[in-house]
Amino acid sequence: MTVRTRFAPSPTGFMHVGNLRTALYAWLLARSNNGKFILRIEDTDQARFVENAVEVIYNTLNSAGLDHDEGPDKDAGFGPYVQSERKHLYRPFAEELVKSGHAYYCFCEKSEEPTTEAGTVFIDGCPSRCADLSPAEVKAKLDAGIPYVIRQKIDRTGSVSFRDLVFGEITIETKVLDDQILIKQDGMPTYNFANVIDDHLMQITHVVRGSEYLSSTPKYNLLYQAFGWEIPQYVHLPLIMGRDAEGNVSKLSKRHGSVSFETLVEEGFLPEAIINYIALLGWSSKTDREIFSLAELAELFNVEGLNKAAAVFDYDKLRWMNSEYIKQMDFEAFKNKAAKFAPEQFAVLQNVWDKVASLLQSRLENFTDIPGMIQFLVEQPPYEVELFNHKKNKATPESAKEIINDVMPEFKACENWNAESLTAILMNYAQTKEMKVGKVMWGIRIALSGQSVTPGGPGEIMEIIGRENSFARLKAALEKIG
RNA sequence: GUCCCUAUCGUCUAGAGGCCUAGGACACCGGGUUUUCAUCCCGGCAACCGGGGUUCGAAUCCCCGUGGGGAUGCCA
Repeated sequence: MTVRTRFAPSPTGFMHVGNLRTALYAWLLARSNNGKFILRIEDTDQARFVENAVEVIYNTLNSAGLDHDEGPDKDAGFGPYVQSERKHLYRPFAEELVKSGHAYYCFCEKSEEPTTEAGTVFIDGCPSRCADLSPAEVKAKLDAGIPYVIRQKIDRTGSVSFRDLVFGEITIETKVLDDQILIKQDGMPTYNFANVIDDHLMQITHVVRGSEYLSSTPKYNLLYQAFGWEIPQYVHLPLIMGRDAEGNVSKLSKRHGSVSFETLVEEGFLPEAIINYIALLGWSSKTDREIFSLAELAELFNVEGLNKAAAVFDYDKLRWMNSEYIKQMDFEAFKNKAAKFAPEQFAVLQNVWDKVASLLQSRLENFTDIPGMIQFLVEQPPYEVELFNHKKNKATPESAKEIINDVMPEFKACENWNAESLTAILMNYAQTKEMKVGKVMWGIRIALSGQSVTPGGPGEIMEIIGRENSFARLKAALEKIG
């Protein structure tokens, strides 16, 4: 039988990385089994309608590389794939359940408090026991046009067990299950109902979703049983957690930092890096490798590697992974993307951008770091004389002064103003003076950049900022040292 | 409150009774290469939540605690 998985996001306008990871695993499960990956939009909550939200879903899936075989834009006979367009499909199923005694009309107001029966533990969900209404009473209320919802009627004897591919055997006593609403007052199905109907109708074989649904799964199974439908395989995923400023961990949300795919991309993370990172958040290849392309993941993916415990999202590791992907980038693509993240600097440095970009690529963790790394090339930042001190190189402001004075005439005489010849001059000088190369480089670097860490060395910097600018900065350094 | 799930370095994880003196990665620290930093290479720090069992033997199985998370919506 063909494996069919689905990703069923609700159109909220952004893609939470936890959702994206669910999509990824569902996609991987399908691809690794030669199956189908279906996209379904769960927009049953009309109050939450967000303009263009479906576009965001398409764009995200697209840039993440998760292609779908079926969806709103690709009907393979199971459509429509948008729940609001399927509205008419759900009611008959709900009514079927009413007839078979697995559901009932409930005429209670939203605000009514659930009644608690003395001596019994269960919560039935319906405030005034509408399940006990006689057929005549129901008909009368229906005829009178009283608004209603349809609730699932739970048989509260015994327990429900099911097997999850990740969590294993899970048993829940039916007495703790409430009579959840299937059809809302506005006629829309709830997610709880729609997902069961749709998963069945779309012949989904493996339901991949977050573990927050683990405790409501028995209710879904009762529904499948009431219809006499086959229950799908379940793959519940551990949650992704975030750590807040106080160090507390909870379900990853905005207070933990950027959690949407779009924002992460805006912040300079490459889609491939994000995918690779989240793939490993809760799944292990059982090898020592960490860097995997989507295609490689599709080949290696196995439900066995899925972890049960929740995982904390670690931005540091994401940064590292991003740097790995940056290094692998094609240079042309890199320099163009780098320019976009430092428009002001690029405006000044575009003539030497190739050189700047090549210095950047091997030492970059995130594109948003670029402006800070190269601003000194545009304008020298203020710095302290103290910076000229470097213990290991035995460098001091005085030694820097001496070196600059000695080397300036040689720079003046330099005909080919490029990194290679300029570096040669410095190397040569160090050798003649029997000075540590590091000592020479240190002083010049500080004088040129005003900072201890720079992409590239003095030679590269001088080439990039040019002759005139280089002399100006060296002279300024001399004056500063005094 | 009740129910469900979960528990290996700070973080992501490997480990399915002896291969564990618990492996890898990020972060951190140190050393080397390099024209500084970075890259790269080498090394180091660092964990089986606690208590009972079962067993010749437990990180691995069972029970009880404890910690953490989730559910308990006319949200999904």
